[in-house]
Amino acid sequence: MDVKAITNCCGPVLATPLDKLAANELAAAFKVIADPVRLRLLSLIAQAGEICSCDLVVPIGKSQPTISHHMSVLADAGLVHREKRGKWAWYSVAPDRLAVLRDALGGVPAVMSR
Amino acid sequence: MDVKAITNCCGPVLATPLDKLAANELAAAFKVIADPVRLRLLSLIAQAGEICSCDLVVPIGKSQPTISHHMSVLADAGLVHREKRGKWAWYSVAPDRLAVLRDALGGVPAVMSR
DNA sequence: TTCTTGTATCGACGGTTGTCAATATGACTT
DNA sequence: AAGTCATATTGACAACCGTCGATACAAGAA
Repeated sequence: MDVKAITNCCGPVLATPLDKLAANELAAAFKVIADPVRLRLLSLIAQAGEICSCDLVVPIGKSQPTISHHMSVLADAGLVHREKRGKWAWYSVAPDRLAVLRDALGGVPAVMSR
Repeated sequence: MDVKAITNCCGPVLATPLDKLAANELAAAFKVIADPVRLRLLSLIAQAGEICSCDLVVPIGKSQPTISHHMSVLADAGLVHREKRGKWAWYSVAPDRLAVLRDALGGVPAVMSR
């Protein structure tokens, strides 16, 4: 995907004019989380707090190269931290980066409940 | 894109386990806003409050069929309302749908300032 | 009705993306 | 050293997406 790190590029979309450059950055950032496998990976890692890459393949149900690819995308975007310990790779989420995306959708009232 | 309406399918991604179905729905929803043209359209419409489709082509700088396509995607997702008056199409944003997406990224601390 | 105009749809093209098998890399073990 | 195991990279393929020109549709104007 050739992903860049998510940065706090702009104010709330509905409250601030969005120039082409900022729109490109923000769209690229949303593309990172606009994939069901990556969303499930984020959720899974968040639940575990910290998790080994080897424990992701089975619950997600994709091949090892595919998982590795998605984890690279998430890591390049800065949405997860990768720490290599011996031959294992341990991942944890970076909630502040997700917050950047959430804040870009801010300035609108919260949804009632569900 | 074959878009479905955005629904409040799930709790915060980092706080709630995400099953395959919910992940697919949520990813599809994020795909809608993971495009620079659609983000700029949303921002533009929000600034105007209400705007005619004919006033979108020039500021965005894309062809009329392209704008029409993107507006259909946004309307199908429920992110904008479309109202036809005579031969003109008027659009306004539906902030509550954007809030659904924001809430899915919730449960994480806000970013400090910028 | 005929003409004009704004919008939507169709068809096609180029670029991107998710996926996996095969392979490479890197780290520990023996 | 050779062997084993976890992870990353490569290469290739199918499916998807954004874009535009051409065209169809719909609503007013003449």
